[in-house]
Amino acid sequence: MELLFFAYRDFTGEPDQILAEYGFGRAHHRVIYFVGRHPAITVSELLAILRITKQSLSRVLGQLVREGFVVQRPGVRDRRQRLLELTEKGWELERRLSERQRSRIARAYREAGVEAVEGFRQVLMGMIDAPDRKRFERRGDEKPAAPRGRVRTGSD
Amino acid sequence: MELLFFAYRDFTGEPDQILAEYGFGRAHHRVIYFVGRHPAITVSELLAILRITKQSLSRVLGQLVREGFVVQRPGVRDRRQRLLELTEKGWELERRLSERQRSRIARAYREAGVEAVEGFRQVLMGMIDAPDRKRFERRGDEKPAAPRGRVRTGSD
DNA sequence: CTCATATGTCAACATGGCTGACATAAAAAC
DNA sequence: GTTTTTATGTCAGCCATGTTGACATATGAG
Repeated sequence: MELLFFAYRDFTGEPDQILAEYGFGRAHHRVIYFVGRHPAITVSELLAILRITKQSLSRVLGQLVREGFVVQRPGVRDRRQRLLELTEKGWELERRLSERQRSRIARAYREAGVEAVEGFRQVLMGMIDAPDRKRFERRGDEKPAAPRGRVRTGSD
Repeated sequence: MELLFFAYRDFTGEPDQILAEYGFGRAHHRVIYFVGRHPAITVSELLAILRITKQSLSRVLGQLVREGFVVQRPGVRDRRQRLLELTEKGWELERRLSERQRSRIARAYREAGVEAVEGFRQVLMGMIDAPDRKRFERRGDEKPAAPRGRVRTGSD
């Protein structure tokens, strides 16, 4: 538990300086990150991932949209949805932020070896509550952000 | 990175209900946890671990002391220091809080196997900035909270 | 047509970070 | 023995990001 605390502290501590340049905080980072990972994600899906209220999200998301890091477009099947995507400006920031974190993880992987990495992933997976584990199924590789509630058929 | 986010989210999300009973938040949890792990820890050491300012710490630590979860006693070698320890009441809360987190980790370890656990630890270690890694050296097992700055000789 | 859903917004409040200024006691340095 | 540094505490105010509750709008579904 202590290891996990320190690893997460150092992992998340890094991007803060960059974010500060933009007047952003960690909440913005999370949004940028997950929109980058799941282009065309809906607001509800993002809320379910972050486990925060829509009011909290809308504060940071609103800023990101107004300042041109994220765009919203209506869903095609359901025009109530606002599908979120990074703009080129958004992608630039995403890359700047992730760069250091990726290299930190790359370093850890290099030091620990391939086997250790597999163990690392397995244990992390075991710590996640069952409903969210399916996001990480690596066979098939269907889009990992979507499935919630009723499962859709292929024709949907 | 995504795995890590979800694992940490679910790991830290759990104790919040318990904390709410006491009118505490996650900051109190961290203090309780680290004082429990490192009895007689000094305020400076705790600050270095948590990476927050003394003003932020004093808010939560003050509450914990006033409400009888933590006691402070002057250091013997250096009477300016306030060494922190959990009271029996503090230990009770610590146990309640850690119980669920421990069983979550135990479950993950069980599912993943011994080898995976070793890999997990190695990768986490690799993610931690070098200065703090020495806390986790498992040979020798000297007290892991103390060493900072000039190293003291045995006679000190 | 009616109801449920996806989203947005306003207002108020709590937690837990931060900076800056200042205070005290004890250790360390000269 | 005086001076300086260190460990800690405290007051005041600000900011980021979480919360709840109430209400509005557009669209999908029955």
